[in-house]
Amino acid sequence: MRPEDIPAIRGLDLFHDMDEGNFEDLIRAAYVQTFPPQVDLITEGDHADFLHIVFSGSVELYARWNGRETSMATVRPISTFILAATIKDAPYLMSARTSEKSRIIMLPSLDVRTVFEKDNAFARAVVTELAQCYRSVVKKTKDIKLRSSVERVANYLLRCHHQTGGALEFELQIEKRRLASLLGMTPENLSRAIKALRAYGVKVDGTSVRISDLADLEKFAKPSPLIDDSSA
Amino acid sequence: MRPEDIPAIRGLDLFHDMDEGNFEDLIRAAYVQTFPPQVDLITEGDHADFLHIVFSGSVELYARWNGRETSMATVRPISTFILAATIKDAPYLMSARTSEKSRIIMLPSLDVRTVFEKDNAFARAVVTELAQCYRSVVKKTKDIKLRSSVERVANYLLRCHHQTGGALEFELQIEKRRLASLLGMTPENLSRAIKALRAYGVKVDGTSVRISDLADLEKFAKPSPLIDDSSA
DNA sequence: CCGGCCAATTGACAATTATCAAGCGCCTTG
DNA sequence: CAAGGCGCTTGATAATTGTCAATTGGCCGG
Repeated sequence: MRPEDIPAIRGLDLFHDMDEGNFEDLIRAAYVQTFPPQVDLITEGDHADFLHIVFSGSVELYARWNGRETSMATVRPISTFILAATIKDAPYLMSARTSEKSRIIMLPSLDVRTVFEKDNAFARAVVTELAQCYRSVVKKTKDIKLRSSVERVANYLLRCHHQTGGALEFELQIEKRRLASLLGMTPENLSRAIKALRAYGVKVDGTSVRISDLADLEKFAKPSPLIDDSSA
Repeated sequence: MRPEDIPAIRGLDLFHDMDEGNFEDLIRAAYVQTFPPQVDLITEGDHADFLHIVFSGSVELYARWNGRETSMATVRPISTFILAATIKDAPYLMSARTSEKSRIIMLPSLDVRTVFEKDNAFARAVVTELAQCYRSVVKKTKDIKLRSSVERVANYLLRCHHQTGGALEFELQIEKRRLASLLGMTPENLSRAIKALRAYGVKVDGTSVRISDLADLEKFAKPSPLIDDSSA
């Protein structure tokens, strides 16, 4: 652990209000490691031995069944993942692997649960974080069940547009094959969906996206805060 | 509120360990009402004014977008719903309506949050409940993204089989049209999926289901605890 | 600088799923 | 008991999505 890392962790909502002594206990027990890309950090079904924090790089959460695989989420710095399994002392429901070279901090689940038991501010912060995660997954489920693949892509692009502060040109921060999986479709289907969005003024070249007619795209995509707003 | 209701509520994991005084505060603020079937209790987007508890009957959680509607979950007694929105003081992401005649207890969100702030045992119980909800939605997402419609139906029936304590004959506890929506398919498609499962020894007549060759069905359905186990 | 690799794209085709329309059967109600 | 309504089923067809194969094009290592 580098000395400059500690305030950054402390700054996370999850740890911000907890007792200083408890925080130090957690930090003392932590492991820090830098992983190359495409390294498996955890495997679904395994026991949740660590709460992970992505410090740099990015991590993909994915799941498998019967030889198939689907991407569930991408975790970017600085945030934690698989908090629920850690707290519940349950097996991971998702696997995780680095998408790029990443620095990961690992807090032993045992220590996290110990602090959770005695630190009330931390316990409440866990609630907020879990509620956020829960609502986020509910929104994803609505996205998948209520929208066609082209509609999902259109709304994904609009979300990128907002996350970049309203830019009409931006870069995709994710490989297309992974985006396809995240949105519940095949890479081929994503390609065709992107092509279909040309009719609404969307131009995609490689990773760069340009929205030439925002109103037209929104008219088609019909974004809803109850699905697409990441904060609400 | 009937006097005999109170111990039943107290028995819920969510309220079991909380301070008696705080519990009484919550109960005093509560409303109880019996609703006929098909009554809308809450509408997505509305502000979360109440935490609801289903006491008898059943409640369907559903979501709409762009004129389409999908069933998200069925809540059966005795359990709460939309805890995350209440705690976060955020808009509901789902609507809720009674499926049958139901007794509903409503705790004002304001009171719930007040008790949440001062009762540490309650705060921790909320964590457990939210972690459970979160993991449950993750499993549903995996079910939808990784399985075909026939596979989803097969695994649904196996889950019913387990929930009834291993019975090979049981009744569907849900209308087929609603089951179809829950599983992310049309009623027509569900009909055909059920027919396709005859090949694996499943006989469905109306609401009654008989599994004649469990091994064969499992071989096809390939149930996984990381998707189908409601407790894990 | 070249060669090879791999992601992305494209086309042709297949499978899955949805839609539309009609009919059946059960349940309720007058 | 008859009539009507509604949910379920079935068939025909259409739309969507996935699969397979081939090609393109950018990037990296030799």
